[in-house]
Amino acid sequence: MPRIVDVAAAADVSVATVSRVLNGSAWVDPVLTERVRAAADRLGYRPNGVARNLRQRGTRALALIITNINNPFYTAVARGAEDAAAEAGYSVLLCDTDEDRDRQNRYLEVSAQERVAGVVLVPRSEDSDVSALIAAHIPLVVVDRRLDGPADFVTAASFEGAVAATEHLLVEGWQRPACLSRPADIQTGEQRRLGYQNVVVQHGLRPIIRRIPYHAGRGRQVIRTLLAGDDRPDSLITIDSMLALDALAAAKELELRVGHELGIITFDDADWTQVVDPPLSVVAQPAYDIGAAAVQMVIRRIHNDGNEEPQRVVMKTELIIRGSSKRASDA
Amino acid sequence: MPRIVDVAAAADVSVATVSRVLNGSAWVDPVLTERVRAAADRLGYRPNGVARNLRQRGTRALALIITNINNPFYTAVARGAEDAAAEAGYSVLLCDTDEDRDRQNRYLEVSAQERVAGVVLVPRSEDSDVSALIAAHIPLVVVDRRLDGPADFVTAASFEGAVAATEHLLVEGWQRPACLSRPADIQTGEQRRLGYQNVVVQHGLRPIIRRIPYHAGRGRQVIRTLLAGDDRPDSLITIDSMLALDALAAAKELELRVGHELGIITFDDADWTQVVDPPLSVVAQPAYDIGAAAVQMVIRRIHNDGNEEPQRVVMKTELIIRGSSKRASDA
DNA sequence: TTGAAAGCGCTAACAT
DNA sequence: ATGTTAGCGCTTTCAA
Repeated sequence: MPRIVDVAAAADVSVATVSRVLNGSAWVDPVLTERVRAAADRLGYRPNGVARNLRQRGTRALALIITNINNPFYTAVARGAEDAAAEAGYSVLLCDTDEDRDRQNRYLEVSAQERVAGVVLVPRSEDSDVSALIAAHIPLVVVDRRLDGPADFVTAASFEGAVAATEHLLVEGWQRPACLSRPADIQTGEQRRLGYQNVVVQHGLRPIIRRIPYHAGRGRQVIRTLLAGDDRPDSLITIDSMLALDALAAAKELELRVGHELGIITFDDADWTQVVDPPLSVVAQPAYDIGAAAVQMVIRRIHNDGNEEPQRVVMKTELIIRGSSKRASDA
Repeated sequence: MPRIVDVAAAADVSVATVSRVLNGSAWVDPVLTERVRAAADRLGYRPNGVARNLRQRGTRALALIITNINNPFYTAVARGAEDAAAEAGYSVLLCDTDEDRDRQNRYLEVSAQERVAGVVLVPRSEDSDVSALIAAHIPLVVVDRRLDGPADFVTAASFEGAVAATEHLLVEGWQRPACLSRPADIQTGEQRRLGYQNVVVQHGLRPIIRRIPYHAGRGRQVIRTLLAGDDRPDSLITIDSMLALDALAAAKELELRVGHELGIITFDDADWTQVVDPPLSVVAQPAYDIGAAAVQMVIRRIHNDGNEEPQRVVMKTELIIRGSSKRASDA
């Protein structure tokens, strides 16, 4: 690999001139400029980014740490983040923790060591260890779930979304809605469960809640048991689209007709929701915008290396009513 | 941020000793070791990875460049890659090109400049510019689609998978299968189209092919036009799960009952395929294994900085017959 | 076993 | 406008 000195020698100029030409960081005589360009081309010179990062004390990369790359919500967040970052001249390094605490903390540690310019994090749980970032003064924006300490935060209005969804279920005439959530340390899940619970209690009904761990096809089994039980619910609100998938599968196994014997509404408008029968009602989150906003916030912090108050952005959800939550008269 | 000299000063040893302790790279007196550990802890020292990478002339990171993070096939590849990399002590940087040539080439350039240890690439097209990698002697493994030059390559047997799927359609009694593919520069798509075409021609039928660009909900519209046309096909083989989604949507709009007026089989066993009605028949690719194998290959190259022949790994697909490709008698 | 010092490849401050 | 050189923070040879 040729280095900058090789180019300088070939073009018969100093390394400083080569640097200036290649970065456009100062005016250089057109003749020399041309010589440098030609020499660099001829040698197939590629600047060593690592050396540059060291000298400049920093990179132009952001880390985006998500918990599950299979969850369409997070891939949409990633797209938004990616686009916003590209616009500002940053690259994003996407990391998938798979809801694994160790893996997450390793990524945080590596992000700090590699001196990324900023981090956008979907924390696995409240007690995630971001001390490495703090020590390295790396700006952090938390997405979707809260964190213990103070930090910029962007999310969708989970509680309100769940309230709207649950009320919709009741208005449609469903009598016993249940909520399928995730382990209690998943912040957004808890918010949604709470929204559901509030409405249900307000209407004098008993909440029915199941918390389903990630991984393992256990979801379907738990749901089947629930739906086959003695005082089974007649409708379901699921807090993410993967649970909706499990619910649909369970309903199929039990031959419960959605929209008749069972109502379903879920968070997240995955791309398959409209091809199932009946189409799935959803609480849509503005995932792309959330990702974009998070990146914009982190970039602002980078530039202001700011000591302003932590910001909180809460985005609206949208209730999209399709067939699955309606109650056909023959039920 | 404390540097290694600060730790050395605090522990009253040399920087070399600190380095040796923190990396376990040589035997150090237990007393000094303890002093160094304590000092590092107290100062909250984080080694600067950028400096280390520069000195060591290389990183422990792999770039995985995919074309669409919304395609479940690639996210499964990513999981396999991630796990295999973690096992070998490497991190993977996931990059999504969104089928955009410029974006892809930017990622390749950045990967080269940042001196990643290796690259796993799903090329947008055959003429992708990997010269930067070659110049930097960075090992490359190509996944899913071919590349012009010689390079390690791992993929699934697309042609054979399409042959099996098409033959299955004919055996089921469908008379006029069509193939929904992607633009002609998408290698795997072409292989699948070819497999389909071979079988169809062999049976004296006229191939019906539509190439549908990524992006834009155009897919559904094209398919609807096809299915509403005069000599419409009676069955469909789609080369990825997103096209299957479009096909299902189009069928719904036209009120064609899948398994009766329309047969469908698709590549890729996305997680929603079993909750649609009837469940979707698929040609499953071993996506996770492909990702894992690709990473293992690239790591081998890294260690052997090898000049062995380029390898080609072709993995078997699996034909999974569910309801959508069967032909109910009343059709 | 430990320390001193060179050097990874670049940018930027300083000198000309 | 261009060149010389220090130094980013670390690892690793070399010397003691």
